[in-house]
Amino acid sequence: MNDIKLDWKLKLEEALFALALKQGLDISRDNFNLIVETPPKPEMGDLAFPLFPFAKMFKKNPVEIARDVKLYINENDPHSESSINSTGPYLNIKIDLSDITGKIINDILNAGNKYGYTDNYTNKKVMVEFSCPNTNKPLHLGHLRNDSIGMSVSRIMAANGADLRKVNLINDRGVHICKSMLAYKIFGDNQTPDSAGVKSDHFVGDYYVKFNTWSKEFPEAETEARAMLKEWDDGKSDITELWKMMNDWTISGIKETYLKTGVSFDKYYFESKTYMEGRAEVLKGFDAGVFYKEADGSIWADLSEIKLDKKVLLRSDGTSLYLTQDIGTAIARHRDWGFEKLIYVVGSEQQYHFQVLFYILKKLGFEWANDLHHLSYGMVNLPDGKMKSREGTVVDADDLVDELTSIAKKEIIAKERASLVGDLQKTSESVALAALNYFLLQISPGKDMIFDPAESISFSGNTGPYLQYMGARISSMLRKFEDRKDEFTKAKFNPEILVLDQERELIKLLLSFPEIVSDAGKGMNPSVITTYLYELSKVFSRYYHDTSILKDPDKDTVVSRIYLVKAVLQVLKNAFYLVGIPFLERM
RNA sequence: GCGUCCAUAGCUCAGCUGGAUAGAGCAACGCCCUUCUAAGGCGUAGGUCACUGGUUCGAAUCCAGUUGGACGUACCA
Repeated sequence: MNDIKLDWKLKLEEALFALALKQGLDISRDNFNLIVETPPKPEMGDLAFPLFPFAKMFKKNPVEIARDVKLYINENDPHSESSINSTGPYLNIKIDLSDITGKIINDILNAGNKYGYTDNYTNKKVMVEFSCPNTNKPLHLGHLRNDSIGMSVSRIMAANGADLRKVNLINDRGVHICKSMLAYKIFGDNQTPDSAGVKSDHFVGDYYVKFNTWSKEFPEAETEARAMLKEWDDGKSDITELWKMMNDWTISGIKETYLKTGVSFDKYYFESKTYMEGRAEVLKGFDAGVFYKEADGSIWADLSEIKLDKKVLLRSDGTSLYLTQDIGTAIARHRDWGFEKLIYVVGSEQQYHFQVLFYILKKLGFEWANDLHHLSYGMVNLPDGKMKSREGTVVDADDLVDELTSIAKKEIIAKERASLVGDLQKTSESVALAALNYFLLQISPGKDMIFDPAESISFSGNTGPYLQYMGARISSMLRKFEDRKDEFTKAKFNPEILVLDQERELIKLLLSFPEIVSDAGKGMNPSVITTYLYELSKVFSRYYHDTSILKDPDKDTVVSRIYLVKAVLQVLKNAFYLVGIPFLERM
């Protein structure tokens, strides 16, 4: 598609240039740069070139210029004559698809699940950090958005050729961890997740909630938690044991959720192991004069250069902070695996943190600090207000996925398809995931969003299940075709048959998929893919509705359309993968 | 106070580096199942793109200001 655009752009620019010379204008070829657009309606053409910018140069109405260019092309390039149209101040081009339809469909079917891939990041190491849960409670809705974006961006970058590594940094250290430990020590009564019959991360999370209610009555709870952190730091063995046990419970529970939601990592980092990393680097920076020391011995960074205040990096007692740790982890990671790009998928509330982090790394002389990127995503709110994890108003990730699954199941049963889908439970889970991921990824990452549970589980309209349903209908059609294969042994794929408007629309969409993947990669924005998916499905739905494919009396027509349908399905599948929509043969 | 982001239909959101009449879905109201899965298709209605000014042939889009909101802001993560 890009080549075609470029060809036309050059052809028209040359024509304009030639007209300028003819008019006696002394202007270099460099000034002729056309903008390519898509006309508002398909019947107007496939490409549009606005001519307004040339009005001044030619001292002519752009409408006239458009007419002149068309005349010029008619005279000098009769082959192109039929595809060009001057519509007011625009030159509209109708692309001749007859030559490329066969090629594009074959390309798609040959490339299979690699169709659409680009080499924008080939041989580039890209690391994506996401999820990063605390080990004092289970995952909630905010994590689901984080995970959705992290997985999707990773796949999109990989589809753009990147050598990709997904990493997760587990926050398993700090006073918040002590809170659930302390509550367990007091109220736990030696229970275990097994004995209580509770999923292990929820088991730990319940004690975190318990701590917070308890600390409202007994303010000294906070002090006790802090004292526990000190003991833990000092290596007191019973606390280390308790931590190991509870930490394992949480992590194994969280990993179950990852499995269920299709989230995976190439490497886990643990803060309990990496938190010392930053200290030495900060001290080195102090020796090099990058940082300064206050009278109480704390070490600071001066941020006035980027119009911020100042930031403490080592406390007066010499212990490190979140920022210090992140400095260390970044350096360690670059040493381990020299990435060309590191994407941190972290909430927008940490925008300041990353601004400071990147600045400090630059000041420390690491040139690769320019390759760090904070992919910030907005808060997820409920229709009736805010989520607060301490007050238990969060939407729990497991609960949400389970709820979506059970609604999907009910829906399948209500449609009397339970016996037709194969494994009902698995199908329901896939539908739930499609609903969830599509809902979360549809919205541009940077924006805050309102998550309406009722709306997300509604399966009509612009939703994940709608897209899945397209895939399932196509699959069903292809099975029916396979059953009748013998009737078509002599029929041939003839791209010239595919001339309906909707077929043209589909082919253009298929053609543009690589550009979509590229745009999504450049912008690190999965919503580019979701928008495309809906567009493709919508056009296909209409086609499916209006045109009989298997029932056409002409065998060549059936086969040719089946080729097109197969190509659509392939692109659908490839795009599904990029945004975490499970493909279903039947639903 | 300062910093970052945001404001588009009743609701939830698209709108690419400025370009033709601002688009979807939901909700509302109609039409279409002896026809490849109706989880579908088609249609009607719904907008001063927060406000004001500027740049431009042209602004939802860029700039400035105003209003409203979210988040952050010197020893939590």
